[in-house]
Amino acid sequence: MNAVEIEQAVSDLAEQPFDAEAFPFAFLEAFGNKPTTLKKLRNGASNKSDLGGVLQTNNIHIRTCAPGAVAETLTALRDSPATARAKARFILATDGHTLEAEDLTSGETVACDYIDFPSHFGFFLSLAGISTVRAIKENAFDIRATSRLNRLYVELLKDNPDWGRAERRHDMNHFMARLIFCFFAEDTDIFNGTGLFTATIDQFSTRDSTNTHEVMGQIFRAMNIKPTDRAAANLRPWADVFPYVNGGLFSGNLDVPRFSKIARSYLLHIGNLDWTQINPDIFGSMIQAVADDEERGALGMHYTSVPNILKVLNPLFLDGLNAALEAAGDNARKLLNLRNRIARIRVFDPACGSGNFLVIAYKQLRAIEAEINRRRGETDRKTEIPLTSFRGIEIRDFSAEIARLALIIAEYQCDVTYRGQKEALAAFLPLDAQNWITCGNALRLDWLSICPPTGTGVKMQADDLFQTPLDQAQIDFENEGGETYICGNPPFKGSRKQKTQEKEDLERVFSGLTAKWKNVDYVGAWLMKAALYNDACEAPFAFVATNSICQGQQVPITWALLQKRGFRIRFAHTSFKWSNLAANKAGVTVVIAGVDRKHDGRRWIITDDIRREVANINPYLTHHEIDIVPAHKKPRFTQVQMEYGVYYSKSAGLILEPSEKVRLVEQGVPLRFMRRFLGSSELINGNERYCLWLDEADLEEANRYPEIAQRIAAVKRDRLETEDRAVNNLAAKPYQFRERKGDDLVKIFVPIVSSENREYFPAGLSDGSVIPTSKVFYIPDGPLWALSIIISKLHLSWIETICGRLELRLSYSNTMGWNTFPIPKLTEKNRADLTTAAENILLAREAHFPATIADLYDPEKMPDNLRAAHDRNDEVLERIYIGRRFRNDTERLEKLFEMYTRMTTKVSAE
DNA sequence: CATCCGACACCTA
DNA sequence: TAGGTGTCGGATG
Repeated sequence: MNAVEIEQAVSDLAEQPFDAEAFPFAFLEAFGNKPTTLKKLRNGASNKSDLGGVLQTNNIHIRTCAPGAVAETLTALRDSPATARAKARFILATDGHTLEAEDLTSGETVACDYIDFPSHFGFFLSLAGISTVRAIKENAFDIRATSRLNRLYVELLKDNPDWGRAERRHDMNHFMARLIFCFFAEDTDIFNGTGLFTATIDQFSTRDSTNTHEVMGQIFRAMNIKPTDRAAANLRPWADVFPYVNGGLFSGNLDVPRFSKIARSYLLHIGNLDWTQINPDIFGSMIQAVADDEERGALGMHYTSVPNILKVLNPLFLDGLNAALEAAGDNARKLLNLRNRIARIRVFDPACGSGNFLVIAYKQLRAIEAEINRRRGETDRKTEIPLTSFRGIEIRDFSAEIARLALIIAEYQCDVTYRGQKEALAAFLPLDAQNWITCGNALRLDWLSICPPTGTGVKMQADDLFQTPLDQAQIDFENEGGETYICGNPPFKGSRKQKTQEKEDLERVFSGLTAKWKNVDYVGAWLMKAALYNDACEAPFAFVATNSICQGQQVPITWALLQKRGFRIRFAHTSFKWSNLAANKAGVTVVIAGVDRKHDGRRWIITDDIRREVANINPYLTHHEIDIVPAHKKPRFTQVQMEYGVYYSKSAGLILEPSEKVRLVEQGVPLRFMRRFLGSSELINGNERYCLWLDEADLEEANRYPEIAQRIAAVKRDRLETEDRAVNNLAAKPYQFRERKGDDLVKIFVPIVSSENREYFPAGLSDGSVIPTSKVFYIPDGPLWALSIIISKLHLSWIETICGRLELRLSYSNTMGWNTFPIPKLTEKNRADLTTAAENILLAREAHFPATIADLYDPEKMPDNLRAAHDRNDEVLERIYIGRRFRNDTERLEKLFEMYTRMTTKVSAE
C-alpha cells in the first residue's frame, strides 16, 4: 500500500461506527497489514498483549476501553511489561469518542476526537513499514488532500461523464482549481469567516445534493463580480458575502458539475481539512496525478523533491544571489541594489508541470528579499518581486491550472511569513488577472512571446495552442535589463521510443540545424530551444536531463550544436539516480547541466553532493580539455576490425536453453545443427545458451524433426506479426538469424554491457564454433595484443568517457570505443609483449576454473594473481604510450586525447 | 546491413 | 523491497 491508499483506508475506518472489539484489527489492516498477519493476531498466536488488547511485536499495543477511560488505559499500556518486552513502538487507547496514542521512541503524543484520528495519520505511518517515512510524514497534509480530491474527482466524473471527455476536461480542471482555491481561502481568512465556503455549501444545499451545483455556481459567480457591480448583480445574501476574486480564476465558464450525495459528502469532508498546511511546492506535483488517468495508480508519488529542484536552482542563480547578500552585509545601498536586481529577475520554466521549480524559485527569492528588508529595517515593506516574473509552459491543462494556483498560494504564504497576516490579506484580493503560465506544447511555442526579453510586446506565435491565445501569457515585462534564467525538468524520451508527434516536435526544433536529430532524446529539444532563446537575450539555462544526453551518440549532435554557438557548461551534476516516493518504480539516471555563453567565471562539477571547482567542463561532464568524439565506421588507428554479433530479435524459436538442447539431442537431432550462443550475460555469468544453426541446405533434413519444424514455424509467425518491416522480410528465412556470420574463427569476445563496478572491462576468448549474439562485439581471429588493449585500464578510461551507458553500466561500442581509440604504431616486440601479458591474464583466470568472469572481477574478491596479471598488462601497455605507468585516469585521458587530436588532424591532412 | 538506447526490466539477496 | 546488473526489440543511418 502506498501512503495515499493508507490515508483512504484510515479515513474510511474513522467514518464507520466504532466497534471496540474489531477496531484494533481494522486499524492494523488500514495500515497495510496482511490478512495472514491479522489472522495470527486474532487467534492469539502472535498477540502478546497482557491487558486484553492487541500487541504486535516491534510495532504497536492497542487497547479499546469503556467510555471515559482512555487516559488511564494509555497509562496502563505504557506501564505494561508486555509493551516493553515486545518492543512496541506505539501505544494507542480509544473508547470510540477520544483517542490517545504515544510514539514511545520519540515521546510524541496524539490526543484527539476519535473521528479526527485520520488527521494524524502521518504520526502512525511507520506502522505501514513505509521506508520513506520521513518524507511522507512531512507532507502528510498534501497526501491527505490529494487522496481526498482524487476521490471527489473520480466521483464527479462518474456522475458527469461528459466532463471527463476531451472537450470538457479543461472545465473540469478549472473547476478543481477553483475548489482548491476556495478551500485554501476559507481556512486563511481570505474569505470573511473561517470555513465559510464549506459551511455555506453545507447549509444552503439540500442534503439530497440536487442543488449543490447551483449553490456553488452562485458563489463562483459572486467571486467574479466587482464590489461596484454587486448591487446590480442581484446575488443571494449568502453568496454576496464572498469577496471579488477573479484573476482569471472565476471568469469564463462558471458551470459546476452535478453532485451526487456521495460527492457532496466528499466535498464537505475535504473542506474540513486544514488547508493552511498546504505546501504549494509539493502539493502541486502530487495533485497533478489526479487528472492523469495513467498516473492515478501511483497517485502523487512522482513529485520532484525540493532538494532535487535546488540542485538546479542553486548553482544557476541562487548561490550567486546569496553570495551577493553576504557581501552586502549591512550596507544599505548595496542591499538596495541587490533588492532592485532581484525584483527584475525572471525565472522561466518551459516544462513547468504544476510549477514546483517556479514556486521554489519564488520562495527562495522572497527569502532573500525579506533578509534585505530586515537588514534595512523595512520589515513591513511590500514585496517588489512580481509573481508574473515566474513564467512557465505546461502541456497538461490541469497542471497548468495548478501551477498558477500554487504560485498564488506561495505568494500569500510568503506575505504571511514576512509581512504578517493582516498585510497579506490586504494585498491578496483581487487576484492578478494576468496569466503567466501558458498551456501548450513548449516545443511548438515561441518562447520569446511567452517570456519576452524586453519591455516591448511580442505577439503570440504558435500554431498548436490548446486554448484561445487570449488566455495565454501576453504580459510584457517592465524590467528592462533584468536577468532571465531558464530551468526545469522537461520530459525524457529515447529516440527509439518517441511517437510521431514527438518526432515532429524534434524536427521543428532541429531541422535546419542538423540532419541527425532523429537520434536525440526528447529532452534535447529543450536544451536547443533554450540556446536559441539566447539569440534574443542572455539567459543562462539549467535542466534536469537523462544522462544519455551527455553520452555516446548524442554528444556529437546536441552538444556540438551548442558548442558551435558558443555555449559552455557552467555547472554539472554528474549522473545520479532520480528518486521519488513511488513504490516499485525503477527510476532513471539523470544529470543536471547548467549552460551559458559567458567566458569567465567559476565552474563546478558536483558528484554525490560534493562540489569541485574546475577550469573546464566538457559535454561528457568531466573536467578534461577534450574534444567531442564522433563515432567512426572503421577503426582509425589500427587494421583490426571489431564486428557486431548476430541480430536475434524475433528469433526466440531458434534459441535453446540447455535443457531444450538436451531434449533435441535425445530426439536425435545432430549436434552440427546446434551452436553455443554467447552474449554479455553468458560471457560474464557463464550461463549456457545454444541456438539452432541451419543452412538452407540443412533445411530438409532439419525439418524432419517435428520440434525443429515447429520452432521454425514459430519464428516465421513472430517475424510476420511485428510492425517492423525489416523483420517482416526476415520471415522469408525463419530458420536462421538476420545474419549468418561468426561461425568459424576463434574470436575475441567483448560484452556490450558490463557493470560499472568492475575495475576492468572483461573481454575474453572463444573458439570458432561459438556464435556471438548482438549483445557482444567480436574480433574474428583477433590478435591477442588487441585483447590486451581492450582489457586495459587505459582503454577503460576511454570507454567510460566516450561510450554510452545503460543507466550507470558501461555500454561498449565498436564505432565509438574501439574505432576511435588512439593506438600508436606497435613494434613486433610491443605486440609480443602485449600478447604475453594477455595470455597471462587468461591463464590467471583459468587457474580459478570454474569461477565466472562476474566472480573473478568482483572488486571485493578479485584474486591476487589476476590482479597482478592485469597490473603487468597495464604496465606493458602504458610503457608503450609514455614510457612509464600513468599516475591516474586524468593523465590517461589527457594523453589519449592529445594523441587523438594529433592523429586525427594528421590523418585528415594526408 | 549494423548499431544504439531504454522517465528500463529483471532477478536476487 | 531495494540494489545490482544486463535482455530484447524498435528504429535509424
